[in-house]
Amino acid sequence: MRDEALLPAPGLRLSERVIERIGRLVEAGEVRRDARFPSERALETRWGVSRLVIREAFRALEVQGVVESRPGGGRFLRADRVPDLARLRRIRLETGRVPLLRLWEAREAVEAQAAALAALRATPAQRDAIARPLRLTEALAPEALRHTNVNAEFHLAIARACGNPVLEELIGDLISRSQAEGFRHLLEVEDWSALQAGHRPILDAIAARDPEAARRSMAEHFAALRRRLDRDDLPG
Amino acid sequence: MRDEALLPAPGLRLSERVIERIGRLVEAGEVRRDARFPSERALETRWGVSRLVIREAFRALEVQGVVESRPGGGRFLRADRVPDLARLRRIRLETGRVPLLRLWEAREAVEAQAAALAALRATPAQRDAIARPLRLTEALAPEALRHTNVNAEFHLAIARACGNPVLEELIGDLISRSQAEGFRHLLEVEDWSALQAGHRPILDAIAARDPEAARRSMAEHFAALRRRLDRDDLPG
DNA sequence: GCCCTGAATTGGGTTACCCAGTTGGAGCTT
DNA sequence: AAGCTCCAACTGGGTAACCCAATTCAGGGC
Repeated sequence: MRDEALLPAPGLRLSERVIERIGRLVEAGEVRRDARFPSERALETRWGVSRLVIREAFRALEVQGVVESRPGGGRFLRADRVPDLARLRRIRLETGRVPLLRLWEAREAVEAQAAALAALRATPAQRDAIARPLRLTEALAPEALRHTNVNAEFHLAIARACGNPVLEELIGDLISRSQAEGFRHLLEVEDWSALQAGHRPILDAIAARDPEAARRSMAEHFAALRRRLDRDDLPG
Repeated sequence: MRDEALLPAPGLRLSERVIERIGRLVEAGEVRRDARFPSERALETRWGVSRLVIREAFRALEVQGVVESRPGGGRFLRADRVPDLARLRRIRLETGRVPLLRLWEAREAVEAQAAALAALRATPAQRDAIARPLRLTEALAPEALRHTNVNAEFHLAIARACGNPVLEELIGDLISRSQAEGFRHLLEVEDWSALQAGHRPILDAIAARDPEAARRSMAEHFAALRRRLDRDDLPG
């Protein structure tokens, strides 16, 4: 049962090599979905590394939603496979900052779909949640808007109303990455009023339960923003 | 400089509370993008927790691409904000398994966009990389296909050719999640031949540099698959 | 000004230890 | 035989004191 010892490798932390080992544990069928992993102590002696390393590895998998830890209970597999986090780390480091335009291409695709589905599936309460930030938007001065996040709230409300947790998760991620890239600062005041004007037809289409109109108006919303950004220099 | 001491909170590990603290460090402007964090030892005494906890927190942020650790060098911020990983963990645990249909709604949106962009931007080499799995697909018997991953290869090649690292990352993630949900087993043999038939128009549209045709044919590809799945019982 | 050196510092990792929940079985009751 | 209680063993969470190799960076010599 004792595998070959784990030795440090160049450029790879021990905890990352442990993640690989955990992946093999799963591939070999030794641990299946919703089953319990061997304890920290057991893996410690089996792989010849300290508990700290084991714990760091599982912690990383935990934030990925792959593993659930229950103090006193044990650790459980919550997926069917274990992602290669070391590879993911390398990719993210190489990629570096993502140009806003690329983020928006992704948002356009995913949010147009969400708008269409929201038109079909939104409950009355969700419809209201979409309308609320828009009412705020139209009441405030464009300059004031810049410092709020009602814009993000509008998009998030649609994401929540589309009835698809995957799309909801993706949109939330993309929005926070857009904000991280600081798109707020790229737009002029007149752009912000154009922004709010673009929200109205989306809401109307969702209220009318017209999925294709919702899809079109969301896509047009992003296309308009893209045209505005195209004036400026855009890397990538 | 010494903040209030960090005490355990119900349902929240210490390392998650440290992640919050790190987030505040960034919000307060004490650490900016590409700047160095205080050392493990410094934060240990400042927040009154052990190094292990500090390290687990940073490790979690590292796999998210938010932080880079350099042994001997220090830790560096690689984003403009720190995500709330504890919230993310709760969401993923609540969501649980995602119905295949929901994954495909997301894939349809994001891959149709990728196909359109690939039609515009793919290099000759990338075009070839898209054609290769298709040639294999058409040479093999449908039954044999079931046990290969040429299907996934075709979709990944398009993702890589779209010139957008964000879309590429999203598609890779969604595909592996689809495979984790075991969609291989849901389809009958005749479905697999229909699958490969659906790939051909996509490739043709990309080869013809026709973005809208590429988008349409990719969307139709997923719509056809969805119709096939609709026959069976589908949760959610 | 330039390069070299060496001590201080930094993250990576180990070991030994303590704590509070969870688990599961032994042994009792019904 | 089925169900109960209770306790010992186990599990993850966390601390403390170490050691190591790599990176930094201030000073000194040229």
